[in-house]
Amino acid sequence: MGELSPRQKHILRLAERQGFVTIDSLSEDFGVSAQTVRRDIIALSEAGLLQRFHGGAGPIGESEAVRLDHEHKAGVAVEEKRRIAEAAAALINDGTSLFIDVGTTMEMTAKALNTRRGLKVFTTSIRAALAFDASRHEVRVLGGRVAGRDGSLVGEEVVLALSGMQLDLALIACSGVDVEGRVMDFSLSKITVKQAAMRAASRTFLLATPSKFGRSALATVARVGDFTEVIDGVAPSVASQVR
Amino acid sequence: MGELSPRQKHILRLAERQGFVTIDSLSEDFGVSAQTVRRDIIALSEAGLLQRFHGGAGPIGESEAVRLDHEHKAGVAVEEKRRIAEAAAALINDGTSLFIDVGTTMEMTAKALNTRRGLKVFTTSIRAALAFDASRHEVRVLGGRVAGRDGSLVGEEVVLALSGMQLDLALIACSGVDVEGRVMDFSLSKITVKQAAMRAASRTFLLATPSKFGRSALATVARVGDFTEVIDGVAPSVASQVR
DNA sequence: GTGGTAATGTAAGTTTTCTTACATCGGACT
DNA sequence: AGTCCGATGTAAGAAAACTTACATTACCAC
Repeated sequence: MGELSPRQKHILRLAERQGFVTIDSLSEDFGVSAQTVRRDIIALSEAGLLQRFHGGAGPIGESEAVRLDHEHKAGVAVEEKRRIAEAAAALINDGTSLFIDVGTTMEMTAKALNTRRGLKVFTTSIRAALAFDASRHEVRVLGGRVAGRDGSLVGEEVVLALSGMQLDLALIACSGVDVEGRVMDFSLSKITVKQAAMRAASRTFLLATPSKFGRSALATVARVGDFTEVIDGVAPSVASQVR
Repeated sequence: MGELSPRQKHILRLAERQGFVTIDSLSEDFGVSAQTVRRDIIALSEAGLLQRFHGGAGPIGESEAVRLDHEHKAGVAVEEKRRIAEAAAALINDGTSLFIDVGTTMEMTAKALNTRRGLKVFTTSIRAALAFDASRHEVRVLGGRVAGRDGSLVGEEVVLALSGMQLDLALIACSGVDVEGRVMDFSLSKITVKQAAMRAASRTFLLATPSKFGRSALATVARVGDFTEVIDGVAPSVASQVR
């Protein structure tokens, strides 16, 4: 991602100086097709340097820049997580109501879901909430106590809110899946939330990188077999390969 | 054509301040249909005050954008906001229960408050929630719909939750304070939240940079005199200098 | 030369936004 | 009350922009 073509840099500069740029004018200025400009803008917006809109792009707001810092730090197993995110997104249709759990995998899934639209999203992850495009989906944060730097919300309020819900789907993350097929996590308060979300949803996906398998943690969330699908980004997503 | 409706003036101001505005966001902020916003933008662009593009509009000249750019780069606004944040933090004791509003000033205040400990924080700003050190304070996010890129939460749930609370303090931000002493904002849904927070708190601080004074916005949150303190980062913080 | 790869152009079909036209509502004037 | 008029909302068709997929070009490695 470190590579920016001269043209992309130029687009960035123009956007910052003029406040906004249109695809048409850029296409004319640079003497390339609109599609090429569009590709540049897509690359820049994915890098978080520019904000897209219909017909062009504008510079990113100042508060946005802060967010980027953090995201670049979250560089562990990015590729694997992205594959999982894409695989999960591929299984989710427009209009689905879903819960999304806490974690960087979930944040990537949130981004991947911005190609969908009209989702009804409920989450306990502040960061995932920010990753969603609020103009494409109806994103709701469940009120609760902020548990730590990962921006997770826990507490009675969360469980209570979830207990009264009926959702299509819950996307769940975990700390590890032990050899007995127990899905485990280190945080008791988060486990309570995960379990509540699973009860509220008619389908449940477990999203876990391959490295999570064979590792145990503090306490059990559920059994692998309790999930509708297990998505590890490697095998084609079929339910319960582990048992 | 000398007639500009208040809303049109505000659209113009927002466009100049942000570099560009989208129909969608304006429609949501002002609580009118997209078509109405479009008509405003058409009027403004025909008057030569705004430049239209698909999905929104931007200011006409680059001079304005350049000036703003310099301001940001030079960190003028940032410096002011930090002063305000420090001033506010100085007035808040350990253990206080407080509401904190949406905005970059509030995010800075959140950081400044990390020198305190044991605060009971309630917020509708996802970003402010992340800025707090959750191990020093008890930080709670009020559940609600994510309204936009600024990570603000709005909606009935928020107002409902606030209506049942009794807090020591509410920190409120705004878009402008007009010459009559009306504290104003551009987003109707956010205004509702601010008012609910003010009702729930026994003391209320208004945090606003000097540039906010003399500017009006869409609708009124409260009067300056309704606040316990007005903190602009310049004058020593004394309540209600403006009647 | 051959094969591979990255960047760009082109085109079909979809999605979003825009325009135009008409219905509704509320205030001002008679 | 009745009428007019401006502001706003809603809906259908038109226009603009987007996505996806594939063809083309240029360049580098072998």
